[in-house]
Parts: sequence; C-alpha cells; structure tokens
Amino acid sequence: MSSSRALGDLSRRERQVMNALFAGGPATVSEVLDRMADPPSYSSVRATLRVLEEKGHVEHDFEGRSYLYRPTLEPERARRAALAELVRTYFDGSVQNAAAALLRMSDARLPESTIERLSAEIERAQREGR
Amino acid sequence: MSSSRALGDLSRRERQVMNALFAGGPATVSEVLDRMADPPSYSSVRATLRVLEEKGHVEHDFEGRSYLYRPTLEPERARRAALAELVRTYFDGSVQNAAAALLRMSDARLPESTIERLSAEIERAQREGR
DNA sequence: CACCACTTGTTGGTTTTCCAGCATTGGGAG
DNA sequence: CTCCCAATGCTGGAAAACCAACAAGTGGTG
Repeated sequence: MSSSRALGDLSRRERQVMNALFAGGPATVSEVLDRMADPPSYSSVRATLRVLEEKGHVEHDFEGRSYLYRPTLEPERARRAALAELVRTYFDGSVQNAAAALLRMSDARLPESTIERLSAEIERAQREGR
Repeated sequence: MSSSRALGDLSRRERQVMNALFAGGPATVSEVLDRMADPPSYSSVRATLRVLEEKGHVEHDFEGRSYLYRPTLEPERARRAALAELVRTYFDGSVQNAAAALLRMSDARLPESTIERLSAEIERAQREGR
C-alpha cells in the first residue's frame, strides 16, 4: 500500500513541485510557488500538493494556519536515488565517469591534470575497495 | 523558433523516452520500447517520439526502413545539464557534496575514510585551483 | 504473383493533468 | 462585533497526454 513508488512516474508539475521541496526544504504553498520557475496559479500548486500527498510523496504539518509540506522520502535517500538514476542514464553506470564530469563542471575550473589525477585515484580506490 | 527549451518541461512519458535515448544511444522505436521499464504500447512510443520531434528534442535518420531517433542535444551537453540540475536541486549547488555522495554510492563501496580523504582533496584542489 | 512481416501515417476517444474561481473558515485590527 | 486578509476545500471543465486500432506502403520469400 505504501504507494510511494519511484519518483519516476510523476507528471511534469508534480516533478517540479517535488524538486522545489527538495531544493529548499519544507515549504508552504506560497513558498513552493515562489521557488518555481514559470509557475502555475496558486490553486494549481495546492491541487498538485494534494495529489502528491494522496500518492504518499509528501506530507504536511502546520505552520501557523498554513500547511508546511515536506517530502516523505528522506533527503538522503532522495539524493542517492537521484544520483543513481543519473549515473545509469547518462554515464552508463560508471561512477567515476560521472565524478569526473562533476569535477569538470565545478565552479573552480580545475585544471584537467588535477581532474585526471583525482579520477585515477577514485578508480584505484574503487578497485581496491571491493 | 529553436523550441528545444529546457528538458524540464516534458511529460512523464516524454521524459522516459528521452532517458531511453540518452541511456542507450540512438534507437528505433522498437529499441526504445525495449529499453523502457513498464512500457506503454508501441503506438504510444511512436506518438511520443513524434511529439518530441515536433518540439525539437529529437530528430531521426533512416536505418533501413526504420527511423533511427536521437536527441538533438549533444550527449556532452545533456550530461552537463543533468548534473547541474541535480547539484542545484539536491545538493544546494555544492559540487563537492555531490561528489562525496557519488563516492558513497552502493556500487562504489568505498570505506568512509577514503571518501573523506578524496573529498578533502577535491575541496583543496578546488580552493587552490582558482 | 501472393503473402507475410514490419514499419510509418492517422484518427478517435478515454484518461489524466491542469487550473481558475468560488465557498468556507479562522484570526487579527479597528 | 464587524470587516478584512490569508489560508484551505471544492468543483467544473479545458487542455494535454495517452493509447489502441486500422490504413497504407515496402521489401523479402516461396
């Protein structure tokens, strides 16, 4: 009954709302609305949150008179699931390739030699670690 | 006219199909179907691909008599965009937190001490790199 | 040629999503 | 108390997504 399947089977709006919650933490309807780019109406956000709650993806407390929504899935698990999905989809399951790409896009603009060194270390640690 | 906006505004099915293409490379309708978990009908996949082409997210050549679909967005760019999105949504924009979580993932199975060491090195490299 | 296997084109309708507006409730200010 | 504001509950319907079935074209095979 737990319903909350993979978050993969969410509609466009549902996904956007979930992302807003993950990105900024628990939020009221207004806050979710503020976090959305190209947002729908206030009513739509409310409706979407209600559906998400029905499906078991979010739950709410009260903050004053307002509902404070949060994902039911712990942030830690959500992060891991999202990473796993991304690695599988875009990096053919290769964690170190994903890590390398991550280092490459860091704000700090690491020199390629450093990236290669770190990647090699990651790979080595992975080989020895198992 | 370029249409191809962010891939963020795709429907559930559209997203699934795009992921199938990114994950396994250019594919015919049948191949896309085979790559999907809990797949819809063949017709639906075709319809979805046609819509995606209309929107500018995929294009097709011929492979024999069949269409061979591929994303219009280069894999490299797609990967980067997906990573950036994920880092922003789940890691508050912190690349090294994301990298640490990546190393911690089940496949990697690295001891925590190693993760800490690598994370520290990443951070240090990042600090010195600028 | 006749047939089969496979593919794309198209259509029509069901289901889901999306959304605005109105009703209702409760607290605070005057 | 009365008025207003901010919030949720609700409802009806428009828009988009979804999908099965059928039509038509094409190449290979007996």
